[in-house]
Amino acid sequence: MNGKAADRTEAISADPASAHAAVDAAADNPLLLDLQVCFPLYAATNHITRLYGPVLARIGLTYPQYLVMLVLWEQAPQTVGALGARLHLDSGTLTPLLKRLEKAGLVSRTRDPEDERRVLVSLTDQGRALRGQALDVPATMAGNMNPEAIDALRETVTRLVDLLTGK
Amino acid sequence: MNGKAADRTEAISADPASAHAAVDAAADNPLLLDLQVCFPLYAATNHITRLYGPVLARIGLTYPQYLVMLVLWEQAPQTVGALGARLHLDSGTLTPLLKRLEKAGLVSRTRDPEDERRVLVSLTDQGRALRGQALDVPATMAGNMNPEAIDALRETVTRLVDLLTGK
DNA sequence: TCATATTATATTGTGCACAATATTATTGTA
DNA sequence: TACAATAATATTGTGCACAATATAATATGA
Repeated sequence: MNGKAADRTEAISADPASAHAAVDAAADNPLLLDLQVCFPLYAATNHITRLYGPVLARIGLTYPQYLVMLVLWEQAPQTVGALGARLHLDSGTLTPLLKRLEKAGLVSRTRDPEDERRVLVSLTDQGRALRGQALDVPATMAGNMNPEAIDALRETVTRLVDLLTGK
Repeated sequence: MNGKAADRTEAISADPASAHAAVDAAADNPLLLDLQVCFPLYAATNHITRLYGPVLARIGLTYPQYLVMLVLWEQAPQTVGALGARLHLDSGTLTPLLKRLEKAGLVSRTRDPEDERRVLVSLTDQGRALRGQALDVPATMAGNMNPEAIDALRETVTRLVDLLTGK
C-alpha cells in the first residue's frame, strides 16, 4: 500500500487531477497495474477453488463440475454449446468434464435428433438428486462471513464482471 | 438481474430489513448465491487469462509465467517458497513452471549454499531484459478501457481481495 | 444436385493447479 | 553422535483450460 494507493479514498471526489491513482502509479511503473489488478484476481479465484475443493469432494464434485451442475440445475437439458456460452468455456474443456460427469452417473449425453451435430446434456435422476446434497454448500462456504460481507462480495463481483465484459 | 438484485442500490441505506439481498435470495434458492458470486469470479479470471494469452505470446510467456516474472522483476532472487507465498501457489505448480522459464533462459535455479533445501530463483540478463518488452503489456490490455474504468477495476479487485482474505 | 461454406462437437498437445507423497537437508534433543 | 522431528522442494496423478485441428452434420448457392 504505497502513498498513491492511499490517495484513492479521496479520488472519489470530482477532482480530475487526482482521480486516477492507478494511472498515476502506472506512470512510474506500468507493470504495477497488472500486479495490482490481474494478479489479485487470479490469486482470489485460485483461493476460492482451493476452499471449495474439500467441501465439494464430499459430494464427489470438483469446483468446475459443481459450476456445470449449478447451471444444469437451473435448466436442463442444454447443448454443449449453450453450456459453454453460459460458462465461458470451450468444448476442449467441457467435453472431457462432461464425460466424467456422465461416467459418475450424474448426466447423460445424447445427440439431438433434430440436429445431429448437437449433443444434449441432461440430468439423470442421480444428478437431480445431488442437488439436495449441494444445497448446504454455499452456507458451508459462507461459514464465518457475515451477511453484510456476502452481500458486499456479490455486489463487488457483479461490478467486476460488468467492468470486464461489457463496461 | 432479478428484482431483489435491483434493490441493492438502496441497500446501502441503514435499513437492516433490506440490507441483505443475496441472503434473501438464498432463502429461495441457496445455490443462487454461488451462481452469482463464485461463478462470475471464475468466469472473469478465465476471461482475463484468455485476453492476455495472445499479447503475452508475443514475448514468449503464458499468463501465470508473466505473473511470476512480475514478482521477480519486483525482487530477485527469491526462493521457490517465497514465490509460492506471494503467488499463493504450491511447489507442484511452480517447479515445472520455473523449469520452463529456466529452459527459456529467463531465470536460473540454484540451491542456496546457506541452506541446501532452498532453491533460489534468479533473473538472467535475458530475464531482466524481457521487462522492457513487457512494459507496454498493461497499456495494450487496458486498450479501449478508459482510465476511470481501470481505476474502478483496481479498486473493485482490491475490495474483493479484502473481503475474501482478511475481512 | 452438388460442391462449398458454416456449424457443433471432439481430439490433440501444452501448460497450469493441487493433493498426496517422496526426497533431501536442517534442526532439536537425548 | 545418533535419531527423531521439521522444513523445503520435487514428483506423481488427476483434472481443468485453451489453441489448433479434425470430423461430421447442416445449410447455402450456383
